Amino acid sequence: MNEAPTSALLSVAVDAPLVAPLSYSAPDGDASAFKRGHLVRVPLGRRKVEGVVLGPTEATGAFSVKSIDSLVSEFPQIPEPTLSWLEWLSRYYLYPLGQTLALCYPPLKSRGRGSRKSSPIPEATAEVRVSLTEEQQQVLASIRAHPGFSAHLLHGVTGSGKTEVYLNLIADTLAAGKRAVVLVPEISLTPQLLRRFSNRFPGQLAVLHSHLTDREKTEQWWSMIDGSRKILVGARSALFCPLADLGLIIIDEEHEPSFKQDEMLKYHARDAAVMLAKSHNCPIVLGSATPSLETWHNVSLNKYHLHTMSRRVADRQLPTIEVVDMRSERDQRRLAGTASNLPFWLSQVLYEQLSACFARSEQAALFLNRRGIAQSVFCPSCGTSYECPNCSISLTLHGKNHLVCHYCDYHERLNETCRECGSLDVGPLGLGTELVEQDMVRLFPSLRVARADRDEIQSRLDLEQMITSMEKREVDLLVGTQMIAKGLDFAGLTLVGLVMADVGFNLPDFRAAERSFQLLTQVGGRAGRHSEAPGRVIVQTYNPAHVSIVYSLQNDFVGFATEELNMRRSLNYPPVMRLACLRIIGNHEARTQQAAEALGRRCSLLQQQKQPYQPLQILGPAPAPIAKLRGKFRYQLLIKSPDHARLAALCRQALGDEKWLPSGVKVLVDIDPMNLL
DNA sequence: AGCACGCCGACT
DNA sequence: GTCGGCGTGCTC
Repeated sequence: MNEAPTSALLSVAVDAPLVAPLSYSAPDGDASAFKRGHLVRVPLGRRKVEGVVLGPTEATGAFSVKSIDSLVSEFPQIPEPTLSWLEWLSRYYLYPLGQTLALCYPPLKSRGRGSRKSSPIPEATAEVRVSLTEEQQQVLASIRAHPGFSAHLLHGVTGSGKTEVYLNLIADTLAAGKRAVVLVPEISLTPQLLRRFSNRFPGQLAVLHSHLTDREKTEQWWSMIDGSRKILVGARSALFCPLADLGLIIIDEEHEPSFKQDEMLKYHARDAAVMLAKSHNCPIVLGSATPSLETWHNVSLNKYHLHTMSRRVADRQLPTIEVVDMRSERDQRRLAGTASNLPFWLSQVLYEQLSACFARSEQAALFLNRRGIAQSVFCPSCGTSYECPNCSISLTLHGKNHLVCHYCDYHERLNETCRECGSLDVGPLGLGTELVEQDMVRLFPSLRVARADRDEIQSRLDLEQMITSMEKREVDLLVGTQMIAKGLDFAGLTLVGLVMADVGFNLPDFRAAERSFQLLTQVGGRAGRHSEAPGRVIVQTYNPAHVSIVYSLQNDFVGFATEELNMRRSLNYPPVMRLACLRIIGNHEARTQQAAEALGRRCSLLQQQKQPYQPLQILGPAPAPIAKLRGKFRYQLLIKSPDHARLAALCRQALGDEKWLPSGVKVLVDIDPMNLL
């Protein structure tokens, strides 16, 4: 190979899972043609891959250096603020830099010719502009008072008009010649939301989300890069679009757990966005009616500015909320002796309210965070519960006799007799949306019922059809999971029932109460958004004294957050402490366990050797709550730390070069994990 | 991540 | 006998 002079070597982060960048020489020794942030093609092994130039580097000597193949000149240089942010992301989340950088390019190489196909952005229609409320004006003024980087929490009750504040801030940004990124949870990227933006800023919108084709994503990406569009609305991945003149970031529904990516680069889009804003020296606004405790904690540390909007626009009333204690409901039915004609999950109160609601020709929604007929199938004779052979999860009953695993694609047929003991007693245990629908049709034979869960609604089109038929009043009752809790806004919907608010209280997750509080508040916010009479929410629970129920009843976010933060503090949980989850995964149980124990010892050893690691806590290793998933065994090690720096350092050193890892076992790092199952 | 190399089961 | 299954290892 032609020996290039040392000064001509370039550091390149290649798109491969390598911990360190590689060194390449420039063709013809002319390194000046390659700048930091350029995309290049380089030889790697016996293939060619893409990589990003990081800058000049010294010769290592250990390897024979290869020459860069070519500059990929179709793509612009990554702007410095974005590039240094990507380097930060890679370090923070312990994910290879080359693979992190690869995320900021569109899926297709060729730019393609603008297709005549329908645009992913709805046509603008006439805009009804309303004047700002006093609260909205105050919030705008106090956000505008901060030049450069600043982070803001916009805490506004559902219906207080947060979107109007966003639209005004975006207008400021465009007027200053800069561009804006708006992140929303994937599920709420509906045509209704996009139309709202497109009406205010016709022809200036680009969108990015997972339901677009690769061609559409590529076109939308370029329309932001070449400057023809000014506002990017998208799901979390839109953050990676390498914009040069970013002037504003908005994270709507910042508390949504879906902003955390659970695979590959396990980043939290909200946290990453705050760093991106810092890097571009621009403001960021986080909006929510039920802020995450992470964000609330940052407010109390004065890292984020707090802006509160406590009044609904047009002074619409918040719904009335009523809690039904299902324990006393059950006891009363026992005392009455006669079998109730109501299904076990339906209280007398909710039944009567539903009847009245239908009699008034209004719409109702029943919410249950579990799909299928029953959560599991159980044999009371021998105690067997049916579990997935690939996952340590019980099989869910769908339809009459379909047993389905919700975590892998396993399914089997349910027989009349128990597969263990042959008894005929085997039967469903628990409740799902499918059973709620069946029971409701039985109770109200002429009722038009729609179900909204992952079984019924697979595509964006399904969701849109469901929304349309609700709007056109072709449906009287909507039965659904999470899916109907977010952002839906139906004029005829006056009654919302939470069938079993308890689902989720008892998960082995320190965030269970926070999630329940958010869910109760969000679902409650669906009722009576348009009627002059307040909507009605009925919460059925076996736990009426649970903190999340008590505080959400009083609409007291601050009270809930204060109590919950104290609990987190006393138990050393986030956001007061930082957390990392090291998940050890392998095909052989014993080998995986041994590797997990080896990793645990490496962590403990580091802690003994290095004074700064003393305040860290190492928990485990232990089998993960879902000990087996898709046929792979899972162990996990949790590490708590007062700060991120030491947490990441310990993880990095404990993993080392991973040469100590037995073959067939992998370690996945999750910094600030949201999902500990 | 690819793409090789390498070492065992069932095919014309 | 080889074709090909995927476990293992390496990439400037």
